Amino acid sequence: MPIDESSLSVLTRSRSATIRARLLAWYDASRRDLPWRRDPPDPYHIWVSEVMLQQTQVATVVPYWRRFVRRFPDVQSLAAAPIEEVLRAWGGLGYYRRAHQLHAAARELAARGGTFPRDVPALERLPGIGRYTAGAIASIAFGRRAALVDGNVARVLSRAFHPLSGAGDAEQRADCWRIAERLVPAERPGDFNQALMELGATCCTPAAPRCADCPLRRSCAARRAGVQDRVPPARRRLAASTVEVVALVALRRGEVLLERRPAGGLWAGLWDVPSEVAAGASADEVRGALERLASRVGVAPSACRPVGEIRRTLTHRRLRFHVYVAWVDRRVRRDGWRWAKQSLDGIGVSRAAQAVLELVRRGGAVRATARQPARRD
DNA sequence: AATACGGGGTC
DNA sequence: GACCCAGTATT
Repeated sequence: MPIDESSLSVLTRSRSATIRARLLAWYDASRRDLPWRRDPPDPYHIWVSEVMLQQTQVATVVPYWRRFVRRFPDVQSLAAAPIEEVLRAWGGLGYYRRAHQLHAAARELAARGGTFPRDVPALERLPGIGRYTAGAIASIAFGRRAALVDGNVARVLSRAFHPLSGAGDAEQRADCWRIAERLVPAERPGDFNQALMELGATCCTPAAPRCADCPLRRSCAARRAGVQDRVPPARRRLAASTVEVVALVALRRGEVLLERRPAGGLWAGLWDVPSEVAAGASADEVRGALERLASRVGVAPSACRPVGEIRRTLTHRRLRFHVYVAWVDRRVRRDGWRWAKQSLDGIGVSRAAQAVLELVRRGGAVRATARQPARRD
């Protein structure tokens, strides 16, 4: 693809040099102390961190990353572990496909001796590694001159080089990649990329950017034009429709029935409280879902007592869980089922399942326990 | 080009 | 609530 001069004409050699120098100086003075930032960097540590950081904020990732690398200290230990263990470590973090892909990639790497690919094209061939993550690993772990653009970098560059030449969202993102490829220096490319991202995360924020603290304030076109608060434009989001879900917490002597979620789709491969999606929000439709669910679990619908509702909002849909609890007589064993302590003891489940179980612990279970003898005639 | 995919931070 | 986050893969 030819260089788009209209978007790059403002990127002179001297301006590039100034931006690099100011950014790196700022980074040296104020970079955060993150656990995967070691000297020299451990490629496995960087890889795990970058996958966890996909669409997930640093503060959320840090405790998960610590537990994960303690449990799986290297590619070999990750490859040797069953996916079940990996999902347990990932449980609650979200976007579980990342865990499946990380595991699959670890097995590919272990099968060819455990050495990491060092260049962007080879990295991109691994599952779960796209253009961004490949650039991050190549530059941060291996010191390659590779560019990257994430949400932070796109915001910083959109402002600094305002207006970009592209018309739509995708075109502007492409502009950012072109600028980033030009800007990234041969010396310290990893630090430069991290500086760009960290500037976006801590200074050049979506709302109310702290321009007074910004190392690029003198050369920021959006600030000069006074539009830094409106650039880039907010992405508009689909209004998520609500899905009604009936969940049944089946109890037996302090144990709870869990079901494994199917591969692919929401919460793929995680353990979950058995549930059924209702055809709609009407009482009849919710009732129908409860009947299907009770039949699947092997209890009478009349034995299922409502204990309350849980709402969860995901990116693309809202879920309302109608939570029921039932006591069962027999500890039925079945493929894809397991009986677990209500504390779960480290079984990987989603936050939604945690919330459902928490509701039962706090509300339903106490009452239901008191009633239990009466229900066992 | 649009959509699925979680969960939490922040205003 | 809206909007975003060190995105990727699929359709």
